[in-house]
Amino acid sequence: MTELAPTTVFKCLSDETRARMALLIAREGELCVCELTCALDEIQPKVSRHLAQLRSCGLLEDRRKGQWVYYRLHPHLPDWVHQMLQTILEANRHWIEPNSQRLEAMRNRPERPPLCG
Amino acid sequence: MTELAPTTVFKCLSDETRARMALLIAREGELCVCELTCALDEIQPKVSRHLAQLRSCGLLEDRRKGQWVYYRLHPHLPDWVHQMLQTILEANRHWIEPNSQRLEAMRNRPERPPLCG
DNA sequence: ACTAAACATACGTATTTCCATATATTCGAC
DNA sequence: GTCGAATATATGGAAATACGTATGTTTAGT
Repeated sequence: MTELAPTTVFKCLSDETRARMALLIAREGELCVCELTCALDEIQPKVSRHLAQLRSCGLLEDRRKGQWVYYRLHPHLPDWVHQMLQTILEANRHWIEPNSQRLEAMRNRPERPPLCG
Repeated sequence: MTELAPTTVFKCLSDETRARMALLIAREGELCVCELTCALDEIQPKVSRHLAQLRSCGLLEDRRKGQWVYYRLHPHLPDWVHQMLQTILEANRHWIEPNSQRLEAMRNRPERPPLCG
């Protein structure tokens, strides 16, 4: 992790699509591209493009499992970023609620092992 | 305050000039335009323009006192924004250190009553 | 009333960011 | 090896942002 300046983080989260994805992931632990595409009701290339940005600035990490690619918060994220996301998440659940609901309602979500650790 | 969505806040802070100013103000309580201009080593119109943005999105409030205009965090800011700024500030003092130092070194800073309350 | 300081805004331009569409890649099933 | 699903990237254009310079406004001092 190359120091991750405050501005870098803000720039990442300044786009609505990216902000919603980051918060959803912070909330759910791990989500794959098709789940995010459904939750946000956006086209896949758009979702992928924004995920790539979140990854390349160090906020997210990706992991391929079969045909799916799962994204989660980068494990080496500085503490203040974690705290920040947590604070925002708690105070703005209502804001991502529509996305959470679409996610819940999604059928054929890929299986995944429970997050242990 | 019109609800202040997460994205709005991030957009405001996604510019380096605005982020530095917001953190400096969060740290110092209240600063006038000429102090910020000096601390950031930028030209005045640039500083004013960015302050106007921070004000119009609800992050800052301004107060004129004689020839000076002082900016401070908006008093009705939601809690999570305060917490967020505090978290960021604590973990990134080194990042605004150059600006703090230029501020300290500034001569002829306008007088102001101590912040009571 | 005149001047200078502090601050705000308007304007034209350069840069950045975002988007949709098309296309490439990777993987599992057969 | 073919096919379809999941994902990534490339490309060209549209829209939003940021910038510097010039100028306007307000205030204090004389």
